Amino acid sequence: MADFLTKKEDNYAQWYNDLVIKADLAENSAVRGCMVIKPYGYAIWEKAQAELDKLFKATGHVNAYFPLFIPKSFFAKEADHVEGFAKECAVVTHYRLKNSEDGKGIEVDPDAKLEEELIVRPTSETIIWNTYKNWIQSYRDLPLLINQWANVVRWEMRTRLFLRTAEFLWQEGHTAHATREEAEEETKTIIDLYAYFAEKFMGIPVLKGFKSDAEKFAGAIDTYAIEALMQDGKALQAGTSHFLGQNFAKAFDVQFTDKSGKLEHVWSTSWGVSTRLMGALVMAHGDNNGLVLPPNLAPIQVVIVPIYKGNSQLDSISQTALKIKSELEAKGLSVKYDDRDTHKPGFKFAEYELKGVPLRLAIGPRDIENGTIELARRDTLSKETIAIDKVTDYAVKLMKEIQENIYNKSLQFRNDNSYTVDSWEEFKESINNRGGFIYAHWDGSAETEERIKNETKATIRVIPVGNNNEEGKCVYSGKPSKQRVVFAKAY
RNA sequence: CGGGGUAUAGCGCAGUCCGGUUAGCGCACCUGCUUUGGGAGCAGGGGGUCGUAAGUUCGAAUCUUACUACCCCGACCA
Repeated sequence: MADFLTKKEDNYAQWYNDLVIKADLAENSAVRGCMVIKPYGYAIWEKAQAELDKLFKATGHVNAYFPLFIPKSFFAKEADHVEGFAKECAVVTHYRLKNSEDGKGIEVDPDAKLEEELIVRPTSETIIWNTYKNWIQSYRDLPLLINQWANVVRWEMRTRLFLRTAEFLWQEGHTAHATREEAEEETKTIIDLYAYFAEKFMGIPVLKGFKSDAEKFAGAIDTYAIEALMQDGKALQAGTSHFLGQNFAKAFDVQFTDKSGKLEHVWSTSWGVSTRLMGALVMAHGDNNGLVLPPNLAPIQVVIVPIYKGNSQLDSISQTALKIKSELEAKGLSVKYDDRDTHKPGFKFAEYELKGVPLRLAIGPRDIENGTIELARRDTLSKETIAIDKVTDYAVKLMKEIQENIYNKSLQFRNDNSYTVDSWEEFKESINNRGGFIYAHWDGSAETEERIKNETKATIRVIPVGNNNEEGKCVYSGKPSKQRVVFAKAY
């Protein structure tokens, strides 16, 4: 057993921290609040990136890159936007260092002060809209569908690996459209795409919906989000898609001539997912033995471990193992054959469980003799021995099965931890004792939302979209409500 | 920013109260032999400006002062 990992039940937060570090995903760096993403963690991110990128391109988007630095004056142009981000911006004020007077080091050269200070981007709307202004003149230039993969900086007070760091990696899409309807459509297309990605690739079911005014993006008209439920009963926002109306177009004076010759401001959207998804992956599926990775995002889908005494045994086992490896690879699986002689099989078993490899194969002398091979599933921790000539097809089938099982398990968990609540007493008790998603009526006012937050720490995660027109009374104020919204404590 | 805490080998810690040979333990690391179907055993070995600076003292990891960094709890947030 992995008794060097804190148990999930004992201390969930500690379990998470341990796991991220011990599974080699990331570690804290010498820079406060900034993490180093290690090769194994980065490999998972790269797979996620590749899949998302395909989805973006399949929906007509292209990639580009905008600067890390944003002139301070750009930032001030959209009032809500500045207000939302002002408190967490890193600012570049100088462009040169010099040897200090006492000769003992270097210091900022006071003579090298920038004329205009630069903000390290916390998000890129302002620099992008300043640029789009020059790109858009006519309806013929629209829509403009651009994404960028980038790092951003938000100076957070308290940080946690992947979940909240001062610098993080993400993608941010920024689109411009001729009509409101088209921009709204784009916003929905993307949130659907995010939900599809979360469910199909990450194996995490998500709730889709609007954010309340208090929770939405600074500068947006509407924010859609996908919310996932972690195993400790807290919600995690996994992606957002914003309908920005004409806010940024007006702030940056981006106008186009429509077909009738009239000058109009463009309609826009922005949307993003970040390395925070890595945290979701850990917390949604991990167990006390370590990570559990969905096959669709696992850098190693199958690992083969030889069991042997002496070099001659290893040679004959390796022959078989390498043959299986290439057969599996021919079927499109990524396979690692771990023939390191410096570690014993037991060590390797534990290590690949810690790292969440979906399927482990073991071959020893007994198997060679019997024409068999041992399979161990990471998701169920079950083992079985099958005929060696059946292993390729079976492994391919298992990838699908494991992917589905992981998703279904998460879905089951979410269903078991979703509650419909109609009284304030029950609401408080539910939030405090069992966490999870709470479906309750809300009167729609910011005051009520704020009070609920102050009294319970629960926030409105999403206002579900569509077919939810059940009327009722606000769980807090008793005032009339048009539909239930989803409350939870959140990361 | 408020409140609390910590700083000794790559990591985790003991030693500090009550100053006194060569600063110690576990893990990790290196070498050798034996091992290999669930984190191997034995033997040997390497690694330290005790956070930084000043002070007290014959003598400081240990006492004093200042500084710095990090962690936890709050307020703020993807």
